[in-house]
Amino acid sequence: MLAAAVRLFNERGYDATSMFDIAESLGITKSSVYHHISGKEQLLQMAMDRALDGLFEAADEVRALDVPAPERLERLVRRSVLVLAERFEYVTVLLRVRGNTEAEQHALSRRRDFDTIVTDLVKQAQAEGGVRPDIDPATVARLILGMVNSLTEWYRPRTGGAEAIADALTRIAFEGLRTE
Amino acid sequence: MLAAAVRLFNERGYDATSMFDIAESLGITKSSVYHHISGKEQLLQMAMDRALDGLFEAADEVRALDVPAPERLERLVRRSVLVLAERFEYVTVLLRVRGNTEAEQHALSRRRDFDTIVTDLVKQAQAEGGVRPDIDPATVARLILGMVNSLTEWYRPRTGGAEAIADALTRIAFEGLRTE
DNA sequence: ATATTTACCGACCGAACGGCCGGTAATCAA
DNA sequence: TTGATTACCGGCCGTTCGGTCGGTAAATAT
Repeated sequence: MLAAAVRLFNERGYDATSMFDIAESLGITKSSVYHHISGKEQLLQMAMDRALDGLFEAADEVRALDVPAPERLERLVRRSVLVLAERFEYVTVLLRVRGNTEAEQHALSRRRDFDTIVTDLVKQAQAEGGVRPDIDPATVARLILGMVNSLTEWYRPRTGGAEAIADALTRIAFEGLRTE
Repeated sequence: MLAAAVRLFNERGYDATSMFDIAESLGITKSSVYHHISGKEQLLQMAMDRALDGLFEAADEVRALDVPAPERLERLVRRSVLVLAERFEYVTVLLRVRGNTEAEQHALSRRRDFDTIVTDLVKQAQAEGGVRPDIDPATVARLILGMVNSLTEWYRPRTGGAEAIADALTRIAFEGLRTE
């Protein structure tokens, strides 16, 4: 049911999706939906949590690695792409939330925490050397995460396709487009 | 009035913004708003057009340049950042529409046209040399534009700040983060 | 066989929304 | 000064929405 709701949220937007739509897509009535959940916002909350939990798990795994900071950064970027691909619809919901309710604001706050983790990693990588130090680390983190998050706009999950995208993205981010 | 509406659209989302909200922010009543415009959707239409017109103007200007394709690509990326900064709130509205109405679908279609322009430019740049040919041009275009468009999520317009962001972005995109 | 829990439904409610209409006051052209 | 145009308003309408409630039928436990 969460999956059905999230699919509709992404098709038409959260506000534009009615509880009737969700019920209809499950072949039951609106009243029956309320037998299983407490309200529309709970569905949103569960979806956002599923996405955020994946991202923080990735951050925890990478933090534990005993490799130089630039490589930890690259690993985290790559893992973020894979999480986004695995939990595609949940991450898409998360990235569209604007903070209209308390639950949404809490999700935004957790997103900012993740941004901070990446920013700190960029900072370390610049200090250790291996990542260009001439751009503000917060800007680097936002631009790279922006590129990752933009996948929700056009990437469509297929088995195995995520690694190819992760390769392309990390190549652009770390090596750049320019040859010679 | 368009400016006031667009500001609210971005604060709370298009659906979550009522005509009463727009009227209130202007110090007039809802009825008075309808004296000036035909409906809510017209406001959205005008905002999206303002953003798209800016992007296509940039594309036209760059197309007329007599420089190698890789440099035209870099110029277009940079100009896109500047358009996004100039028409920030309008572009933000544009990038959030999901195609729920006919007008939104038309805007999405124009966005795809712009994507195609960038993709073709990447293709030329790869053929001429100077841009790495080992990544699918459509993927390159989407990732770079994704990085540009992600600015709507955190960049806040200040006079002069756009060039610094454009520099950082094009440096990452063309030279990459890695040193040595 | 009976009691209890689970899944479901139809009917309804109050609120909010986009939009419309008839009318009034200010502005402006002649 | 008069006539027309423009800007504005209060009040209303039909619809849709999230959510509730009382009740039924099936599943499950004892």
